[in-house]
Amino acid sequence: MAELAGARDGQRDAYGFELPLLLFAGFRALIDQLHAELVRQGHPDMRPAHGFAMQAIGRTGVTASELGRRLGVSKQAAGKTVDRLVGLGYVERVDDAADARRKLVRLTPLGVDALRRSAAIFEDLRARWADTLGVQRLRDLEDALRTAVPADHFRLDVAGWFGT
Amino acid sequence: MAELAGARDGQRDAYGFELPLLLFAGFRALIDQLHAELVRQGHPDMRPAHGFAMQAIGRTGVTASELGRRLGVSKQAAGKTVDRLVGLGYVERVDDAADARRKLVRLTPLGVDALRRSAAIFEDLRARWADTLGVQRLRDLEDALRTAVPADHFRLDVAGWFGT
DNA sequence: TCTGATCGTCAACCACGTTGACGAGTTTAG
DNA sequence: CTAAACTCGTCAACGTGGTTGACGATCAGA
Repeated sequence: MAELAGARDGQRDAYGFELPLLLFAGFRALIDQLHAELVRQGHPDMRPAHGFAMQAIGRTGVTASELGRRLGVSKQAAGKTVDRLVGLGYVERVDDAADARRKLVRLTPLGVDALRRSAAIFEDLRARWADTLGVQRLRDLEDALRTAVPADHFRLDVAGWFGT
Repeated sequence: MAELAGARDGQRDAYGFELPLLLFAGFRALIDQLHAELVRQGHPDMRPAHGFAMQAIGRTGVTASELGRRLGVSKQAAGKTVDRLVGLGYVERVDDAADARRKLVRLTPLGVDALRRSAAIFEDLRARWADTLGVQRLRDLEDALRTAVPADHFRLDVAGWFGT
């Protein structure tokens, strides 16, 4: 099955893998459902990395270097992500009048729309979890994660944990 | 900061992103710490995908096609992962006497060692979470995730949620 | 025995990350 | 005020992990 060997049965040796797998599966379930819905809402080409990057860009815009810092990746990697977002029409690059080196990356109206929809869909999915788990259990889950996860792991280097 | 914009503050619009981010950050924290420890224990070249793939290969071994199925990726992608694992000495390919098309992918002793250590380290990290959260809260967290996550999202397509 | 499925692999491609280098522009020190 | 130091964006080369399509070899069933 698609079910990971040993992930959900009692198989010894694999036991330790369950907690990370549960966390990843939860993340993945949300992401998959988000994008299924985004396709329906007119954003078929958006990828998981895009939403997080655009969220890091924010309403005011950032430079590519700053984006890299926020995402925990190199400025070159951030630059490539911006290239793709520009290609999709989600962001634009504007020259900075005050500093000729810099180029401000700003959300386009289409980008703002995608971001707004993503947040709304995520809230919807969270509500579905609340239905399944109960409001209190969901809140406990979030509290527990906030407690357990060191702050320096809140990075968006979303594929980077593969990287060199 | 490396902290994701809006991830942990009250910033509106970004609110919906918190739950997925918490899950991913938890996953990532475990993976990062696992690999930091694996480096210390003599497995500096192991990458996150390797442990999951080897876990899917298991003690008995599998074919590349079957590995792809277990991981939720194409047989070609599974084949490439096997190539890398072979290169690192973690697995070997053996001809199947009963079926000349097939090549069994089996863990080498080094691979078994890496897998055993990974499981042990994960259990250790889980124990650390238990210290922080309390045994019951950790159990609740796991139970909640098991409840909330649909079974078909237990896939190891670990980078695949980027993929086309 | 022929037909159809499956196995592994090759080739081309894409997304996302890395490091190193570099010209251009800005800031800071002397 | 100039020289050194830093920062910005970009180019190039490369690695990892994924995709699809194709193809020869092998196996299983009518």
